[in-house]
Amino acid sequence: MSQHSSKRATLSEVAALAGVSRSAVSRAFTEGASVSVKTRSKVERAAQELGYRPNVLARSLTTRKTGLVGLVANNFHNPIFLEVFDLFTRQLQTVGLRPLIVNLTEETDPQRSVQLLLEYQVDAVVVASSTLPVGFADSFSEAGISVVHAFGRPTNRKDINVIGIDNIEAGRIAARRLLASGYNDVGFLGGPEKATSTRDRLEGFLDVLSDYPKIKTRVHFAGDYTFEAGFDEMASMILRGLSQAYFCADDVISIGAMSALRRANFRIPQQIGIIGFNDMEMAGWDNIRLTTIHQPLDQIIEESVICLTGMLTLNTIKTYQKLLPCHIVERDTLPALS
Amino acid sequence: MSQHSSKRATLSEVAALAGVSRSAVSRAFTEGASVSVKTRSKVERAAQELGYRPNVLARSLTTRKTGLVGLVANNFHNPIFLEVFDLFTRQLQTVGLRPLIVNLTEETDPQRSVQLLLEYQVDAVVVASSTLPVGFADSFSEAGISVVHAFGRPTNRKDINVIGIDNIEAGRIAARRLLASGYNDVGFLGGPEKATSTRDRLEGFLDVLSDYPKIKTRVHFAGDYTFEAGFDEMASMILRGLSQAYFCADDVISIGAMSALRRANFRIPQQIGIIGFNDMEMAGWDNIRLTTIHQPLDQIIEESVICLTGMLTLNTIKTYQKLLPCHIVERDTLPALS
DNA sequence: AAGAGTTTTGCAACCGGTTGCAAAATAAAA
DNA sequence: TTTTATTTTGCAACCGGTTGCAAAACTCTT
Repeated sequence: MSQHSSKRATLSEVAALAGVSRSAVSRAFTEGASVSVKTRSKVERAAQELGYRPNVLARSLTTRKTGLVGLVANNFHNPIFLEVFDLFTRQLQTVGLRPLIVNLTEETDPQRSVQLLLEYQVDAVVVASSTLPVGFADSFSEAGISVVHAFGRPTNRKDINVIGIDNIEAGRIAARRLLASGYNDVGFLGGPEKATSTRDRLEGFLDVLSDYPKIKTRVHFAGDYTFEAGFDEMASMILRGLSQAYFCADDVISIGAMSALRRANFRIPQQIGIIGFNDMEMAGWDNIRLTTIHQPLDQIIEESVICLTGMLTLNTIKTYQKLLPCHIVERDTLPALS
Repeated sequence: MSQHSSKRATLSEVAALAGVSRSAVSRAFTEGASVSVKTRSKVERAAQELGYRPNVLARSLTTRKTGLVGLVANNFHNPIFLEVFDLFTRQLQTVGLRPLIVNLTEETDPQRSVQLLLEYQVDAVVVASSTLPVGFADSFSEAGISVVHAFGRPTNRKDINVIGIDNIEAGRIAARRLLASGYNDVGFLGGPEKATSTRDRLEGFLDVLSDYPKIKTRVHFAGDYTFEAGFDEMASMILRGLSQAYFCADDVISIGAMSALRRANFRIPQQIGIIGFNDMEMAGWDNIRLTTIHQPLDQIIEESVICLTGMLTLNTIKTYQKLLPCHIVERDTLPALS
């Protein structure tokens, strides 16, 4: 058994106790190395005795693999990210990688993160955000770190892997759904105006509606992916005149907007229709029942990790840019279709 | 400027380019080391040129400080944890520490995590959870890793630091608040029955009520900290008979429970009162307005990090066990007082 | 200009592992 | 049993840094 003071046991100590060379110990802890069962068991016994665990960091010096993966994100206020986060940490754990979190506070200058992740010799980084400036992920690649941008937007750089959704198509899906309900005055309530995801969804939305010139279209932006932003923006829209239905670029924004509408005694969906985006857990709660566009989180993350391990094991670097399809989840905030 | 292939530059290369010894380079990157401004600038120029960043992991071999801190948690489904997580990563970043996340999936056997964190030579670990088995944090300490248990329960082990809230007192606060509204039949709707936090809050709750034998008290447990668990448990309570007001051990559970009540056409707070726990962001949303007990998240986390850095810098290990006070945030799910 | 005091420098050993290579030990073949 | 092929072992060098120590290079006095 193992009980000891704070000093952690080292390879040499184990070697001494087991009466073998240091290399023998090293090999005993290396999958598929050349060791006889006899010495291996001697080593194991000694290691057990001392509570020895190999120092991964020292090992990384020679193997050049740390098992660390930078996980860079900036959306620590949207509950959807907890789901993202749960999935990422789990997936990475199962393939033996450890997430090293970088919480981008305010400043979206990538250089600081790049330095940090270089210092820690991460094997790769995954940037998980749809709201970073265009080209953010590039900095990592330029510093020689392989990168996969989850929830990103395709780019023509061959060195950036992107796994995300087709936001433009998502915008089209929303527009078509509103058309199918027969509305002739529809609104777009986006997230931050400069976020690529917002811009892409708007592009798709308008793309479809441009074929229907007699349908009135209004465009608004909530400054933030928060309840308050949705509430406030909708409150001001209520005063300035409403469309019949809105595509909100995020579920939390939708919930804020609906709250403002209900507060002003509008009935949803009878008077105003709402379709959200993300399909976060909360959207299905009995008191919300938001009709929304489902983003395949688990697939995105699964694919991201596959892409990652692919890059790390076989070094045949085949760039990966994959957009997964979204679909509508019908609930109670748009009138049912026939 | 810096532009280079994937190979990262090393200390020796910088030394060669700058025309100085390796030690000089090392010292140039060490705060307060003995280097002349002349050589330091030579080194800096060369480093810049090569895009060099010191390898923290190699450094850690001799300094015995990795800057890594294990962040062990199991509550990746409660939105409150996103706030916890945001605060922790930020706080740690500001003191130059990097969180290494361990997502406890299912199995709460600590041994696996202990091994992992030993392998990565973390400087310390913070366990952030109020629902782990008693003694969970002990394993880390026994393996020689300093540990602070955030949201934990005090223990008489002198080697475990605890920063949390007084759950027993919180239970009392809730009970007193319900008494103040004049209810004579009150309920407790806890989280998982075996969680220490649930047990402690129940203890405090019953402690107060035991002085009022004529007040009827019912106790129930939601299996989980989820909307569904709250909804389902309340649904079954509706059939079996309701108290006049409930203390729910978590805001998400409260929201689920309220949703079930509203679904059954009960009016809150006129017919049924609810007081929650946590005061998560959502509790303040206009469509929820949950009266709840505020847990001082930011203080808990700030203190945890202070405790952490304290242990790491001055090695004068003074154990820290601190319970911070909670207070009620009055909103709209209990009748206003006088 | 020489001597004393201070600062800066490089050497070499070390941190905890891995790994190529040749020698030692074992197994298989003759 | 000897020879040959195969497996197992230890040596020593290396991964990318840090640091104690003595020598070298500067100051500043006198």
